[in-house]
Amino acid sequence: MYRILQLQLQTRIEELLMERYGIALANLVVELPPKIEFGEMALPVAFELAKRLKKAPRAIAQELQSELAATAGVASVEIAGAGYLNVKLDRAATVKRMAADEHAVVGGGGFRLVEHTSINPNKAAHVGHLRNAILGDSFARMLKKDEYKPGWETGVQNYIDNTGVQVADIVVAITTLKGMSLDDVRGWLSELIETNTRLDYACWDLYAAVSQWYEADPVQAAARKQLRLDTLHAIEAGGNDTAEIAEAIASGVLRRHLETMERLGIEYDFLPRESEILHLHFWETARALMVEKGVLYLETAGKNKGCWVMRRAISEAAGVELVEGGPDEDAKILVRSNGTVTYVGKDIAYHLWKYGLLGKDFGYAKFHEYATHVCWISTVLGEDPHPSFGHADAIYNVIDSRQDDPQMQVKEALRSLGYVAEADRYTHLNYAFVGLTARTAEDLGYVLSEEDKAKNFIEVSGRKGFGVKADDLIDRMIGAARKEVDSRHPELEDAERAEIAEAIGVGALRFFLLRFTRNTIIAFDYQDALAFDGETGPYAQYAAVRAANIFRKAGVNAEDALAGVAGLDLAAMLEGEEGTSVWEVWLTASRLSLVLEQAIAAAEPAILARYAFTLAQQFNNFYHRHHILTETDEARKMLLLATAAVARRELVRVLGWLGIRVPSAM
RNA sequence: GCGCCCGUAGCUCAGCUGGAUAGAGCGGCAGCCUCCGAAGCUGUAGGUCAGAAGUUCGAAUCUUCUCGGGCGCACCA
Repeated sequence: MYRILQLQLQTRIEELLMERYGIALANLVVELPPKIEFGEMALPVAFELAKRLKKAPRAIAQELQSELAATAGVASVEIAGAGYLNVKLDRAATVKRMAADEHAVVGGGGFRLVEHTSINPNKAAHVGHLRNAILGDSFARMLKKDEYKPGWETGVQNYIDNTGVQVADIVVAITTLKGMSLDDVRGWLSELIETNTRLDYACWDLYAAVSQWYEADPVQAAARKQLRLDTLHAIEAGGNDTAEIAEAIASGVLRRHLETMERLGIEYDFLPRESEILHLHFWETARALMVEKGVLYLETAGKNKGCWVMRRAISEAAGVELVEGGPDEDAKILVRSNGTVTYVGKDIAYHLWKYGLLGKDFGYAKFHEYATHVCWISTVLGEDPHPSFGHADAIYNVIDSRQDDPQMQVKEALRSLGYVAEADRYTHLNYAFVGLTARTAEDLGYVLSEEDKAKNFIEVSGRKGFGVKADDLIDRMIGAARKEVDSRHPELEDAERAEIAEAIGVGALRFFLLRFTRNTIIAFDYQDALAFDGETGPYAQYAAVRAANIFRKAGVNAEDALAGVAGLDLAAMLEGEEGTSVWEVWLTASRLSLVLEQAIAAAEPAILARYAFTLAQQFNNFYHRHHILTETDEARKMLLLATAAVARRELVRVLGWLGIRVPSAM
């Protein structure tokens, strides 16, 4: 609602500036004043104009004041400070429109593809992967159509690198360290399923073991590295036992990853795999395109002689001087002199597919059934009919910022091929990695050097088997919540207590990983994550639960409370100190669509997490100050009920976009 | 060496495209459960926004430099 009024005001000002001064400003700032006494919208526009009109800001503000005050929905306009135009809204009118759920439309046309998670299927997921998946899942929820907004057509995919070295490492561990054959592996896998043992956990240890093993014996090191390479090539080639073992393990681990993510409410539509990119020869097609357009060329001199290379993507700031006529030594190699393609090369082909520019498609097969939809996986042949996943209009790749350079390279390839618009609509939704605090690392049993202890964070390492496994973390979060729920609600059925604990544990975890902005390195700490007080998920959930309890006790439902506001004379009840404290809840609630738009534009779910906390805090203040059930004035009671209803309604919505459910009780 | 990111209260972090007295949580201290649930609320102490210069009516925010920290720059994926 705030957004609607803001746009209306901006339009009005633009008209006024044009009429009176013949000026069009590029962007008109309408901000929230620091204090409610200054009104609900502040315009510093007079400062902007002062120079151009050679007039004092205050004088300009005075000229605009009365005209602005006549705008619909505006109660009054005041001039403050050196020339701020402070707008006070018509509180009663705004409240009534909000009660009727009037709000700005968020959404647009086109298909948006969000890619996240993308964990190598060779070991258990850890906290870092959770940050990725939770960011991506929340962002997809922000974009998708739901009861609040039309949103955008959105597809979620999870890229599976099932033929990489990391999978090869696991295969080496299984075949060489454990001496298993393909049949042994099949037996082992079904045994794990029967005993309900986590395959990804077993692989976690195997991966650490084989990483040590490569280095353990200096005499054998070269031979072992060769074995690793041969294994990788066998997997890539396919049609042999080694490849089948890899497939069995990778699929098994992938299924575990899907289970882990499903615990957090994270689902996917499609799982494109590297094996299909290989076997369907995506790269060969991309290569032909790139050579044809002159983007990819054979280097004939210098250190990269014999490689196929492309110009390196560089930021605008850094200019690289090329020696006229000489080889571009800084070029990015896409095909090595031995003819094999690099990671970036394959990624370029894959991204051409995402935009429907490759002229090729995957085969599709059903892989997993969720409650509401099917998750498909890439195959060579595939089933029909199948949904379409390419042909995106905009793509978002949730990838660690350590991949900034290769991501820029992919974007550069699109641009060089002439797909400038596609390159512009390619968002690398990057984020800083997750480390561990020294305290948590030591809790996990790792011995730290003095140097490590002095650091702000300690980096996790799959090769060392060092990190916080995702399922362990989820277990602990839910466990801690369960303990609280058990002591607070012994009267509830076991199943309900379990459900509540799950919502709280997951909510706390998701909120914890979302409240940091993307470029903040998170030093993960168990103690911090398990805190359920203050700026946390449970705090926001608790506010929503309290609001719901009021309706239960009052015997009124929230919809009726909101509908009841329409016939009331609200103006007097929203004025004065008491009234303002009620109005502030509505004001904060009114900013929902604006905040969502900002969060989408910045691809930053943290903005929503922060807003959810602010709204919850606002509600808690209100809750404490105004006792609703004992209110004797019927009209006032109705307004207070509606206030609780609006706070709850918007709180449930934001939390929904963050993937956080509101439990039945807490 | 080159590129990217960061430095804000004791700790962990916000601070939107420059705008009013720099905010929040945790922790500290002092309070609030015969009143809708205390996973809550109220009050209080705590900052030379790393440093310097510049642009501007106005800078935590933009520019340059310095200092300190992190990450990335392979014919690895």
